[in-house]
Amino acid sequence: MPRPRKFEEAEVIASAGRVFAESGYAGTSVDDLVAATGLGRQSLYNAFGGKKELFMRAFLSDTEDAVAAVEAVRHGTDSPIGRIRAQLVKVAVTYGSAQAQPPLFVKAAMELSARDAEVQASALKAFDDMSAHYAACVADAQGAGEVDATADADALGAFFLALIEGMAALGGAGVSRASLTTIGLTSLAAIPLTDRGRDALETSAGDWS
Amino acid sequence: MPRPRKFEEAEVIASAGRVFAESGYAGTSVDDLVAATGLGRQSLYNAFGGKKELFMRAFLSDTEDAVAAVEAVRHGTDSPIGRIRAQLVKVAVTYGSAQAQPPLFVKAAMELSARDAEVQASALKAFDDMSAHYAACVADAQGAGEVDATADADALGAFFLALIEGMAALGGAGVSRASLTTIGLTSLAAIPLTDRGRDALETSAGDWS
DNA sequence: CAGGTTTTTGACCGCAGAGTCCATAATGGA
DNA sequence: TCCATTATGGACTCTGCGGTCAAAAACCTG
Repeated sequence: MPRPRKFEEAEVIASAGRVFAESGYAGTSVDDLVAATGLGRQSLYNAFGGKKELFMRAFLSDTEDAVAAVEAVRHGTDSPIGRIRAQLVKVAVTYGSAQAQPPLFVKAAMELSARDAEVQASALKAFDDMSAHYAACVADAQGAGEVDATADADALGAFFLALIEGMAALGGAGVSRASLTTIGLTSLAAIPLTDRGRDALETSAGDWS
Repeated sequence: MPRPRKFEEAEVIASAGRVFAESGYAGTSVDDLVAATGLGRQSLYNAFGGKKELFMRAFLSDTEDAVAAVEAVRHGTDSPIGRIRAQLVKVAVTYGSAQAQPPLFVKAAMELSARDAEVQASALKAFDDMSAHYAACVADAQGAGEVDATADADALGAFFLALIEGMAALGGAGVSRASLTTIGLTSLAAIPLTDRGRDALETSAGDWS
């Protein structure tokens, strides 16, 4: 009965997210969103409610994706310790490209956490979840005998989270991919490896350049 | 001959910086600045030129302060490795308080680097300098025989920079002081200490809670 | 005390921002 | 075929923004 929509909600949210990631929340106008999404002004208000609501949709969506991406690290085919290193390198490559933006959820958390309780709560929860997933990666490596069993996996998880957020911040400011890669690989030294862990790292040494 | 000013430039820049740090560049209105600084609108334009110019003054000033603060780490009275740990703890305490903001220069770099070449260049240079200062701290520790002489001081300097920026980001989003302290102390494990270095760390263990 | 110079004050301007209204188009079912 | 319902486009409102103007006030020097 009703006239059908001409757009896909997910696509609209994705392109809106790109704009917000580039210009920030306050720096993005509704006209920017209209231009980026291709929707008409009124359609945008009908479907999402307004600038703030559309932003929250994009922000929450990006947050979920970011957490899921960290969780996915556990399901790789490498050895556990190799997966951790691969993730560090991947982060360096992703955030180290010349025109890379920090992810929306990091930028938005920094812009709005102080002012908006909902943004702050979501960011905190995401950080918590990501930290737990990194900790689980370390625990996996302990289970595989690659990391000293007495190491504090939770502390290392939080440590990697902070380091990776820092890499995102530096990358967004223009720090080179090579520097970020060095940073990521240097951080591996914070993990107390066993002999087997050292072996696993050497054998699975990848070929990034 | 001329009527004297009623304000101190440095104070105005400092309070403007606080506002920008809290609300971001785009999220701050000139009226906010007028309210925060106590100056009249026109006085502000006379003395600084406009919103953008005042922002740049605050941004550059905060950047210089931040770099100087890192440089100051080298001039402590602790052992070199103790100074590094003290800095990590200090960062955790500073950025881990409940209502702490990330420093202006970090927030601004993330908000504007992609759009403003001058901001990006300043941020990059500041990151470079800070990285070098951290590297010098590590080199000092090597000179004191506390750190393995074969360690890559530059890589460790960049590593600490990224970690500390990450801690600032997490702290701004509301991560607790205790978590940040754990993160900072965990990161120390990335430094290959000598026996003397381990001793120095144990002897100078402070009493933070 | 008078003159010249700068700061201050507060009203003002044009414009871009977010959000709304309304007339029109498109659909699937009765 | 028409109708109920939703989507759409564009014109519209109104508030708040960055920035400017001109008159008044404050100061130092001579």
